Amino acid sequence: MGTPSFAVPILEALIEKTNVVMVVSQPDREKDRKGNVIYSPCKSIAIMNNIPVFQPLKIREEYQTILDKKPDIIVTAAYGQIIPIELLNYPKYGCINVHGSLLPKLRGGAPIHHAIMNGDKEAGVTIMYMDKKMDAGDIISQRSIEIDDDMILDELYYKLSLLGRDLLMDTLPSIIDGTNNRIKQNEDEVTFGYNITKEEEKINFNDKIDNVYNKIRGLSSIPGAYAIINGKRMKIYMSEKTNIISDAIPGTILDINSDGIFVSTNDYVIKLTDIKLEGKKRCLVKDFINGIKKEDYINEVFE
RNA sequence: CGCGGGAUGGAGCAGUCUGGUAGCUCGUUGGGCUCAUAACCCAAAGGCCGUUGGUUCAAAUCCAGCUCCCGCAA
Repeated sequence: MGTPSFAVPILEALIEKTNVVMVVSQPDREKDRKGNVIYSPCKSIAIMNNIPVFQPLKIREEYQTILDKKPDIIVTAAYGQIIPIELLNYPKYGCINVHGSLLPKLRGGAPIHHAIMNGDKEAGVTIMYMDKKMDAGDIISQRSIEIDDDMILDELYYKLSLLGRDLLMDTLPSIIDGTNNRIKQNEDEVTFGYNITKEEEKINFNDKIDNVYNKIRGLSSIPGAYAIINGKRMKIYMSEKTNIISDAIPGTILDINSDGIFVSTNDYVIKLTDIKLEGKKRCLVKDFINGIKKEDYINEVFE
């Protein structure tokens, strides 16, 4: 059971090594502007492999279809709904989850984004038994990875999905033969990384440069951090920290040149280098400045 | 038929309202200056203005259809 690209390597490995009887994915959210439905990455993989796909609106009520398949084990990865107890109790090998954090840290739907946004130095994946409470079940195995200071979400997301696949493949045999670990989570150490809201995607320049910088890379490239300038939304994908100090109002554009857009924060000046203006394509500031009048931007303030 | 923005040399844009010689900032190539340079000066190459049809003496520009890209909303 899974939905986004995080689950794809995991699903592919399972298809190769085991007998996947059904793929459960979130309902098709009508995506593009034309109204063409876009399948979730997991659904696409399932269709390619001729595996039945089930997309309950509310799995809490529509789980019977899954029971009918008589699964020996249920594996979830970024599925997106709470699994009802009736399902959790059914498979003889249990229901396990591949989670993108080192539990009990960062329970919730967006652990990877939050790991970077928090400025964490370490991330990881956890294989765990599922529990009624989200991401609260017993830990079976974990594997960690270092977060470089310049790593962006896309990179960490991809690495963790591969790490999750590898760890699952290594752990699965012990789950089948019952020799696996089963470690209770330390409730005192629990933190959360809930799904990102629109408000969280907005950059608050009245903040320390580290937090601004971490937010930009923690949300890059999807959904992307943004700020409003001259009444237009600008998404910001890449930035660099400087050690320049400015006493200008946080969010002020101090200068624009081929190096980037220099913006004041609460402490140091941050340099934005890779952006997308509303209605435009993503481009480097180096290219962006060729088509603008600098006077329209310099000394303007991001809202 | 959810709302809106966009498509113009390799890149980012102006020009479209008010039809009449294809423009700007970069990049590329060649030359010059310099101890030197990503700096400066000179020159050149490179466009069927997204696509199809219509109006017109004349369409990047006006009208209609289509394709693709982007933001929002879901």
